[in-house]
Amino acid sequence: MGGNPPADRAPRTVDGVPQGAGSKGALTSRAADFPRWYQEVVARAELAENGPVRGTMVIRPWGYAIWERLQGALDRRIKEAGAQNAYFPLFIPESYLRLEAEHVEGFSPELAVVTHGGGKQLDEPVVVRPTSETVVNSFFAKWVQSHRDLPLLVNQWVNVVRWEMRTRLFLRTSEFLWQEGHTAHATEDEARAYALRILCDVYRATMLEVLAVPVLVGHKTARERFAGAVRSWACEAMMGDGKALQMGTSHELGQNFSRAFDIRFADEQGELQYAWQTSWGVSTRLVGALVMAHGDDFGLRLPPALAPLEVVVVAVRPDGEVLSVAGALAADLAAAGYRVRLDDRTDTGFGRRSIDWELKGVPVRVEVGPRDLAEGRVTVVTRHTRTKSTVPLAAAVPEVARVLATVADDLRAEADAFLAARTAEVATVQEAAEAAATGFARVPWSVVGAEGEELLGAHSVSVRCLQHPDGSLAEAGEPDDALVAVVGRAY
RNA sequence: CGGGCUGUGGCGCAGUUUGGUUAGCGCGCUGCGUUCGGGACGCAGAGGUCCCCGGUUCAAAUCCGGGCAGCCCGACCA
Repeated sequence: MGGNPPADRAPRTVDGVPQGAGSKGALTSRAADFPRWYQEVVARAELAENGPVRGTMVIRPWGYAIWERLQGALDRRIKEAGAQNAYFPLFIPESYLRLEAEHVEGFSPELAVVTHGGGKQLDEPVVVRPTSETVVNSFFAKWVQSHRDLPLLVNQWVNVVRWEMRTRLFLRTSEFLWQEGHTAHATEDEARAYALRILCDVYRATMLEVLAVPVLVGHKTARERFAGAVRSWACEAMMGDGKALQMGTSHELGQNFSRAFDIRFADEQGELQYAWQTSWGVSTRLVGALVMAHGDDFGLRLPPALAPLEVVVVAVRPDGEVLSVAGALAADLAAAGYRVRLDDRTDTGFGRRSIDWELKGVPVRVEVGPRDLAEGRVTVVTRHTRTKSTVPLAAAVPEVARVLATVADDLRAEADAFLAARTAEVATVQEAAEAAATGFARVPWSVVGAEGEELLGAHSVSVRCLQHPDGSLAEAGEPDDALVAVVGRAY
């Protein structure tokens, strides 16, 4: 797109990810023929395109298949935490948002408002949900009568719209797909515990175990808190360029919304009490995070759990024996339970096909060609390390299994090491601002404070979260004084 | 919304300063042939409202005015 530097003005980055064009490897000369290939293939062409409305994206089938697998992993954990899926309306009466003062103040600037319906002007405008606290709670008010109705734990997988001033492909689009959970509890402690359970057991666990992306957890400062929340907790990850990305948030809403929407229940003594609430969400941004945290110069690198295909068997030549052996091997892999595809498009060059699968991030490729077969062997290529090994045909399935078992751990270890190397422990706001130029800085909150936060803002640096020096979460009611602020440049 | 940059076949761009008639190039695409173990080559083709509207002019991709959209930097955010 316009404004991007031309190919001869390296180095370039796309969404902060270095582009590989011409930088290394056997493909150097060819890669130079594909300016902006990383963005082209991974972010824009393979996963997203611009739509007619500014700042939107199309998620292509390969990207969506990744999202579906991630969604499945999240949904399973959400249900394990006791929440059930439901669906609430897309259109919200504008008046609903006004019921919670901070909430409306926070979201008003970015609302998409519908003023006409059926060819007529509406008596009251409706907004396209930017988040659903207000609609959900309008129903909670009816559903919650007794302490026996609590806790009420619901989740929905929907799209939301936020007319952001500035959008960024995949990381901040004006429409996005997410999961939002809403709960009501009888006590503050229970609500808090639930918000933390989602934060740690659902979000952090999925990020570490499924995305293989390490995250820091903590709570937001007043400045960064969700509009309407008492306390916002977050998982923060570091992208390949050292910038921070908020991967997920879980909010303690206190009684703010229950008072606004009159969600009251009779407790065991028969006294009417306002419910204590939480809300929490993660979005398709996580797929963007996957690209930016693990992608390399050759495209995506996917943990097998999220890879739409774990292994591709590539028939190198249109040779009868090659095709039949490749087909049989693909069948064996499928029988062994792997998501596998046979690539027998021998009318397309071998190099082209190799690179296609590499860009897509398929963790393992098995190449079957006449030379291999002459020796009774096949070539197994590991995507994330770009290494090849040659094994006897009979050992192909176990070799694939062996390689697949290493991928997520390797990616995770690499990301862990990167995060550690780019995180500095500092003592002053000035040092924190400097360190944040390349990564995260951890600095005592007592030396930052609201003033220091302002100062950091002048360097485009913000406090991502507050945590104990050992990285653990603050206790209930614990003051922030003894906590450490994790600061960085955020997406 | 402020500052900077850009908009030309599917993609990436040149051409715009100093208007000039058939708007070029690379990649991709189609056909044929030769190739084929890391983005092949030859030949022959197809494909364009030069972002939109208006103006100046004998003549506008090019100059002027106004829109719209995108990218980068801020303020705001999953």
